[in-house]
Amino acid sequence: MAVDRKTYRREAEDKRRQALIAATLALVAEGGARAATVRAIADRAGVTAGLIRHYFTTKEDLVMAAYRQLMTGMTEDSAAVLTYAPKDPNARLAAFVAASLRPPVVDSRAVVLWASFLQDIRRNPAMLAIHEQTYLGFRDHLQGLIAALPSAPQPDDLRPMAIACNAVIDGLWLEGSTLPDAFAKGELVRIGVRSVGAILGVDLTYYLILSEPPLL
Amino acid sequence: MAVDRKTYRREAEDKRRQALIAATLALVAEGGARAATVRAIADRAGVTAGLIRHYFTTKEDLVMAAYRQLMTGMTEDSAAVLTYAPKDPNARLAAFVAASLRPPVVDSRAVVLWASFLQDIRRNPAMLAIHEQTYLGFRDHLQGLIAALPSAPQPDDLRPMAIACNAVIDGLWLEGSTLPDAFAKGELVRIGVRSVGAILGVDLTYYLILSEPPLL
DNA sequence: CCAGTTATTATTCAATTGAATAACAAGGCG
DNA sequence: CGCCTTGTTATTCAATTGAATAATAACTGG
Repeated sequence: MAVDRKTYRREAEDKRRQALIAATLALVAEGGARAATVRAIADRAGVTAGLIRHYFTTKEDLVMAAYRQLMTGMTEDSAAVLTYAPKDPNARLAAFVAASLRPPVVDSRAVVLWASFLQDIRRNPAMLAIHEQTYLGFRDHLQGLIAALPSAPQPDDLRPMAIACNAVIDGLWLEGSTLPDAFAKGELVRIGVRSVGAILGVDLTYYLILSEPPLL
Repeated sequence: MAVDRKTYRREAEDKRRQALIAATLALVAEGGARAATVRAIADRAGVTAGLIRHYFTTKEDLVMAAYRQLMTGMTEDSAAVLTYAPKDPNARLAAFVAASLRPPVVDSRAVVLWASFLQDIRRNPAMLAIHEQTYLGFRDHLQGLIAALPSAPQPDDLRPMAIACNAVIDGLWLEGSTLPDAFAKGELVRIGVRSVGAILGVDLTYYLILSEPPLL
């Protein structure tokens, strides 16, 4: 008996891979790691489960690709803020900090994704490498902005201060994302800019106004 | 045919519940959430899988109990530091910050546990409540220490500064736990105490020496 | 020491999961 | 138009999972 098959189109490899990765991230964000089963992923991507193995050797392979894309995307987003930022180093730093503490960087989706993948870091050396690279990349970026300040710290203080400022951002990002209702609108940004300024010995609150996105 | 059964002892309810909770935490810490199956938990606890349902209505029930114990334990640990801390408010604050950035608070086990449970927060209101209560409890504690300083901030600044100091601690805790090799011994403590001091406008580094654990 | 309660084990079940294999059809190329 | 490659679907498999039920042995109270 001839079964009627689902009609389909042959798509380019990139498109299919991307659809599968996007589906994986969406499912993990919505329901945690255990929601991302091969069937659910395929369903969300509009294909059948068997196709996953056609593009990725194993499911773990797909998950790693998704993690890599998530992390590189986040770092690229934070860097993009500086494209339209003013030239004044103080304003650039303030803009960078503020952008890291606003949506879309601060949102519960990102935290759940980040936390879900964190579990695999200890087991999977490749994923640990991605994690390390992303963290250090972000911190180096921040350190570069700090070094460009007119009141830049001593060379020996550069690293610890970058670590400290990074920690403030990470901590506020974490708390704002997991407890969205615990903070007033703009509160995280104000606290973050002020604290980074305090650590560096500069008052950045004035520059915050300059760094606001143009269309607001 | 009579099967030989495993010989066993009837234990007190508390002991069995505790063993099951401990096994759950150990497994999650080692292999993430998906390592904690009912069979693995029972095995680790030295019982058979069916017993879980005798003490917990469902597996989710057990996981929630484990989460509650983890979080209350962490807050109790941080509070315990102050038992032997000096009376000087500056030294007490320095001791509290330092204790939060040293093992056993900073370790990869705790982060993985924390991240694993984070996924359930959005789905399970009871777990969100535990999370919220723990975070606010820790922050209120910190805020109390800040308010006791001779150079305490203005009342309006108390909340934002507590949030900021908490964020520094959280961020450093996160980074130190996920990247143990990225920081030198004692580096996180130094950075944390110095940054909290900078945010509050007090130099706490001197008091750090006073607050060191007696037997070191 | 005996009987009854119940903590604990052993077994079973239905559902789900990741993976493997077989069948098919869409599109390219002659 | 017709073959041929291969992207895609459909089906199947073995393993695992959380839960439910039945069987049993360890204590307790008399």
